[in-house]
Amino acid sequence: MPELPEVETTRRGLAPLVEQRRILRAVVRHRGLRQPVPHGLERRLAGAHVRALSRRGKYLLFDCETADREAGTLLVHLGMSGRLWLVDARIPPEKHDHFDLVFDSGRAIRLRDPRRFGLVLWLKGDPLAHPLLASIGPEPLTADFDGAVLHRATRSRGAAIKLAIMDGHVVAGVGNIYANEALFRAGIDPRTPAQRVSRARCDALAREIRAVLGEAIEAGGSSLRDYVGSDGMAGHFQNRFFVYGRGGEPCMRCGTAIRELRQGQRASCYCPRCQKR
DNA sequence: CCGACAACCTGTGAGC
DNA sequence: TGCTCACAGGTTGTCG
Repeated sequence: MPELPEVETTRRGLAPLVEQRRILRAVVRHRGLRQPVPHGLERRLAGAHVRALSRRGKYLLFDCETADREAGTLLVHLGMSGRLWLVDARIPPEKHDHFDLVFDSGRAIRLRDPRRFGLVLWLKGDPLAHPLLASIGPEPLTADFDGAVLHRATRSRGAAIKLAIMDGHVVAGVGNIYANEALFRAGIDPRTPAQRVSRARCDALAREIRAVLGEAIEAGGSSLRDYVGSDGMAGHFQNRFFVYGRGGEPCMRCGTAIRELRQGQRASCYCPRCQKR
């Protein structure tokens, strides 16, 4: 479900409802996520105070102070099928509702993740020093990322540019949808060897990555299948896809049929006329 | 370091 | 209707 815009939409929706609030209790119904949900998490979270909710790549970070005044971070990743939203704590959980964070307001944050590729961890100390976060590439929407950074990171890569921008160590948070869309907007064939993308085209690609992510956040993310935001409302950026999921349909710019192929076990969609190597 | 591929898991839709 | 297969928004680990 979620790439960076969907995670950021979730963060923005939840932040005002969890920041500076007290957690009554945490409920874990299924510990078998990408990594096991740690035992003792419920104990640490009971009575904890949420100071802030932030994001790094596709990870959500709940900055907490526990009841015995220890600092720590609840780290949540939504994987492929995860969704985190606010419910009345009395609403009974459904089959794939693995985790609840119940607040003193009587509401709860609920994690639903059918495929269980998501993650719920407790981090002590500096969360950004944790291996999962320390190796993540630059945030695409801050000054840490631009064409120069992208150009430098791709000089030794002979593999396709699409695989490079989807590698979280090159740039954080760009998944399959927005990689396809950014490449279309920048006019770059997704199969182009990364090291053969010029500095000028890296500038254009970095610019389009930032633009498409920013526009998607403004639209509340993309709603495919059952994804809805933290307030239960669907995002609507999926109505503005140029290529993703449009194989065989005419290009919205030139009318040529959009082509679809596989790169790294993922679908790539592109316009053979508008996108060049 | 880089790249190719399998793995984790469930649900859904297409095709027969 | 029911079976099998491919595929779905992500990341990590292994092997060459």
